[in-house]
Amino acid sequence: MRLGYPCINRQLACTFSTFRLKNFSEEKLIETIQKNLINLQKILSFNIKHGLYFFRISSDLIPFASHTICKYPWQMAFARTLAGIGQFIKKYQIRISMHPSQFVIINANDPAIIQNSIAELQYHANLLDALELDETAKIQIHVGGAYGNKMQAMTRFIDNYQKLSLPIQKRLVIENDDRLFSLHDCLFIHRHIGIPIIFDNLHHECLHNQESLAEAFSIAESTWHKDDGVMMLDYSSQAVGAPKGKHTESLDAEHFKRFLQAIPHHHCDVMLEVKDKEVSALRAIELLNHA
DNA sequence: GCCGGTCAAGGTCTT
DNA sequence: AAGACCTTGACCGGC
Repeated sequence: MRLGYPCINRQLACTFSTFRLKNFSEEKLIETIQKNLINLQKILSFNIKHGLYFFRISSDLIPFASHTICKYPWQMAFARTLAGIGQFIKKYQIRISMHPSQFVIINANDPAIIQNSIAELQYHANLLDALELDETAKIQIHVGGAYGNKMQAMTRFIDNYQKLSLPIQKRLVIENDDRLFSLHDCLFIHRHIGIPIIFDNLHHECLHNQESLAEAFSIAESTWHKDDGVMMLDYSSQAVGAPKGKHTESLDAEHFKRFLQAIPHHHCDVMLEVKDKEVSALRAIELLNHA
């Protein structure tokens, strides 16, 4: 089991800079990409040193990459640096994921939203390609909106998925969400197009069809093929007294131990979705080693 | 310096 | 109707 945390490292004060659209200039973009790539390498080095072998790369790595304002050929301009970081990732067998924002909605009714979503997915695929990573590096999204008719919304997802370019298709995975599309719904989609399901335990607690954690794990696992790598999971626990679905600030050790015991085996990669990032990830490694 | 309104982009639920 | 929530709070104008 590889453990990881999303996007930013607090100890290193490594975040990914962006800027306002109105301040866009090629110079500012280049400067920001340079800075962000240095920070990405710093975080990955930190992670190796601390035994964290799963990482979610921020979508902000290349700001405005999918916006029409961006004409800069970043993929070519930073080809060597990106390939170099990719070499590091492969050398240490780090698992990589990305999670585009809520604006990426494949099953939207509005063609403009779909078009923007595809452009954003293409950016994510281009980035992972520029890192020269194989298709075990995944891009995770939710099914999207329900628009008052879930079955139609799922059918639209299936139809629109089949129109996506191959580089996007081979990296795309869907995550069960906490309000609309359960694991069961994701499985329905999987059966039509073969897309793997990334399982989120907290979302499953919020919305499910009576499957136990162990059952849900096995169902999700069955959707991952050999070329996809071992299944990925998003792990978090409910913040007490907060709105349903809100993550805790830091790792709930007892909950995580129960999670490790409840799943059938540990041949999987677990993304810890907690606010304090690497701090909790390091505690999780301790718990895993003593499990 | 630092505070706080605002930021490319949606959809849903809660208050 | 407005705010919170989800990806990851950070940017930057105004004081």
